[in-house]
Amino acid sequence: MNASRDSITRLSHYRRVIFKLKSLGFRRVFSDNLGDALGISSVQVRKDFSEFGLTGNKKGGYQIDEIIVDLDRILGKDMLRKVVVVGCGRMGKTLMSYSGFSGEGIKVVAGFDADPSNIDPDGRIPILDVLEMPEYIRKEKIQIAILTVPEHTAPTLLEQLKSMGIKGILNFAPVQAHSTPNCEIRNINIALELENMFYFVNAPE
Amino acid sequence: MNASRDSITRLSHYRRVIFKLKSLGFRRVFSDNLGDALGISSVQVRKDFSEFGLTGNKKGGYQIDEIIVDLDRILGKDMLRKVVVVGCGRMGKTLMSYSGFSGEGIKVVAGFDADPSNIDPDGRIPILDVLEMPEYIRKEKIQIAILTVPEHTAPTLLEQLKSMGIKGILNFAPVQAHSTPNCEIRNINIALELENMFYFVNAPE
DNA sequence: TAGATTGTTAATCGATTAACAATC
DNA sequence: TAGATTGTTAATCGATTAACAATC
Repeated sequence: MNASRDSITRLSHYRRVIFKLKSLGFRRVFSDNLGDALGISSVQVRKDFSEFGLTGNKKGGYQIDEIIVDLDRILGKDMLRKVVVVGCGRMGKTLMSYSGFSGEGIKVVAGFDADPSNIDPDGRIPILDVLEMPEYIRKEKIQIAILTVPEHTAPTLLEQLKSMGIKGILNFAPVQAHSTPNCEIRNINIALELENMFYFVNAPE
Repeated sequence: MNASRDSITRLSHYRRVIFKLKSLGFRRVFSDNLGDALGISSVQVRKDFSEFGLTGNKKGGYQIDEIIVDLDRILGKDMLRKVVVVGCGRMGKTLMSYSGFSGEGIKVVAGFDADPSNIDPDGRIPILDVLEMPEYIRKEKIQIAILTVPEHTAPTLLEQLKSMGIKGILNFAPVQAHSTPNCEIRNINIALELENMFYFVNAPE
């Protein structure tokens, strides 16, 4: 299957909306509803569902319970979802205690830091010395890391994480990292998003 | 000019890389260099520059000093870059003290919160009651807000911000908000990014 | 049946890439 | 000059949208 990043992202959004509808007592949902909720067309919704083999009824829309089961299977909801946080400064600690993860079955299992005064192996989520990271990642079979380190240490750590077999990195450091076949990297650059927004807000159009 | 969001994002990246080169003593840069740095083709770089009227020399690449001046003009570096943070929980406070903004000339000038125990009008960056927000935004001519509130209060605040004349919202709440002609919205959904990454990391390909 | 909705095929659109001319 | 590089025009590609057939 050759799913694009965008279509997978939409799948996650569908899932979130459908869950909400289910909690409101809905049993069925139409492509029109989902399109409205995501701000896209209903054709796009049907195309996405079709691509992943999610089927509905010609008249009655899509069965919510069925779709949720299918989406969970596609998105791999039943799998191991452990992540580590690399760099336990302010942002790192914020993400370690971020409440939004649990709803998605994501669990931060450890943080790593190079500063000895930051280390706290007995915390609710342990913060360990970055030197212990290779062994930890191997032992615990960690696939995904969140990188929240200062700019100047980011390139080194990106390399190290890749060499440790990490398969995905959510990078908050203000350096542009590139995905490789073995490691998917997503860059979140908050300052750049804002800068970008200032442009659009003031653009002559 | 009909610049896409993506091309503007690339412009910001070019700027960052070129600044770095300048600090290393470089005077000129080639489209090949920039392409490598961003992980894109050199043709794309030249196309982007061409679109915004940035010119180089047939043999000698692009003059760094000239390009920086042009990029700053295009990206509006000289303008007012004040933002407010709406919702001063953990993530809100982290962003209020985020060090990555100053380099881009972005300044968080105030935070707003509904919880009285969170309010601190005399802090380095004041945290005010959310009731004072409409007046503050009007007086200070705030265009852009960062939204870091819980899911259930997000829809209301999104509406309020729009009605107060806010032109851009960087939304960290886990709801999908849609841009309107008067208000550009960027959603940053960290849990969803991770979920997405888990898919790609484990996808059969 | 008529109307509403899914699902697919074809058309469109925009962005990227290829090809190449211009020229330093 | 020859080689390297910019800048533009044409081709390609992928994603979205339109059109419409199928059917509940």
